[in-house]
Amino acid sequence: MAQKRDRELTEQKILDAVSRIVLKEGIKKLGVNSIAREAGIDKVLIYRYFGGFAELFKVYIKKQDFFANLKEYLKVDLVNARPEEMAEAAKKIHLLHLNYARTNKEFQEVLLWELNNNDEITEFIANEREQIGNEITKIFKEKYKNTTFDLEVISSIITCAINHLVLRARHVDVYNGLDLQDEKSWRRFENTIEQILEIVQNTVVKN
Amino acid sequence: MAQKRDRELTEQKILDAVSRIVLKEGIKKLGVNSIAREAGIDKVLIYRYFGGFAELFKVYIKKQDFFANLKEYLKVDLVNARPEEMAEAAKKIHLLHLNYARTNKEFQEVLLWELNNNDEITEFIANEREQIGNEITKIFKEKYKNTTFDLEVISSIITCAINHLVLRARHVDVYNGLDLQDEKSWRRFENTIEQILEIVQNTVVKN
DNA sequence: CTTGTATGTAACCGAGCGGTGACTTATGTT
DNA sequence: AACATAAGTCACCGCTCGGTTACATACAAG
Repeated sequence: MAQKRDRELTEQKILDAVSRIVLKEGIKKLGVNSIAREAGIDKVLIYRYFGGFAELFKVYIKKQDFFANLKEYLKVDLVNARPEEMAEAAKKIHLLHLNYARTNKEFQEVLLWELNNNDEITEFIANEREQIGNEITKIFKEKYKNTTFDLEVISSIITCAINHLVLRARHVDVYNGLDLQDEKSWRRFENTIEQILEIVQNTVVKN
Repeated sequence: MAQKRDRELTEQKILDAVSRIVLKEGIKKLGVNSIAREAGIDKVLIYRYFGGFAELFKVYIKKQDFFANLKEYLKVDLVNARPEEMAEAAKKIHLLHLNYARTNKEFQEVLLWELNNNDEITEFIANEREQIGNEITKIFKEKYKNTTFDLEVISSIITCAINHLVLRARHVDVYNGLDLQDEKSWRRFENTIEQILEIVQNTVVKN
């Protein structure tokens, strides 16, 4: 009657259960009891194998590489882009971000969880985010030397707006008159983001 | 030893306790036990006077009029503004919003709580917000008839960015290279918001 | 074959939660 | 003065939580 003994498998079952709960019910529903229940194992194993919930959660978070595709794109396209193409590159990055945020529920959950919590794990994620953000900003600043715009602020406004709107869209149908259930509204967002970035581009050309 | 009997006073003590907890520990710490403890009354009175926690919370939320100053400004200045002054009016509104969001912790708590929950109260707040937002947008659209910009989207981007950044600043010191503890960074945000709104203004003049 | 250890199982603990029932007593009405 | 009502007090319930202890046993090393 006793289960086959396989620590690796059990650890995997636990981690899978974490993912499943996050997707189905959100990070806030995570707990040592709920995870054990979902994984079909005894919670004492979470303590034995991970040290406790906090450590398990840290492992889960670190396994996710939320910025993997951004990093990939960064290395391939961005560094090679000519200054005239930077608006295109910036568009691509932000639209990538928007699409990623909208479609990846785990990302949304982490985003929301970061706003609610303040511990070493949120700090870890924030640092990771900063790192990739700084890399991108650095490239842009090099190629956009004499713009009249505040590049960090522009991209911060866009990314913040995307994040907030995506989180809002989870519970609210209409924001500021925009139907968030309608793809057309999101096209409008994309278009306006592009418009703003083109204006930035133009000021560079003029100078 | 028994307390003076004064239902009104007790109800006020309860509501005050709610405010105090929200300010000190956040909305998520609200509960029938914690409120009774903070108010120095027995929790059964919460059930008797308000019907339960949900109803009490609804009373608390409805008592807050988060958009009072915006509404006030709307009626006084905005409707009388000439088209050429609309950029100034828009700046004022968004800077008012930014300042309000940054300084009012109860507002931040509600904002965050809205992102986490989805019930009739969040719906109520969302509707209230929509109402004031639509009024503003309506005025702008009337006076900015032939802009090439998507006004709802522009203002949505700005308000979303403000909200998200304010919530982030609670736990994170630096965002996208910007030191959120430094007032200078916020000035840069304000300036960029103004810059964007001026561009919108200019396209109108040109047409 | 024996034995130590790691794996898995199950029962238990204290604390906090939301919620209820029973009791005392102050207060205004008659 | 007698009384009904409602304000306030207290003890209790069932539940879930995070965390621990005690125990049975599969398995590999000796």
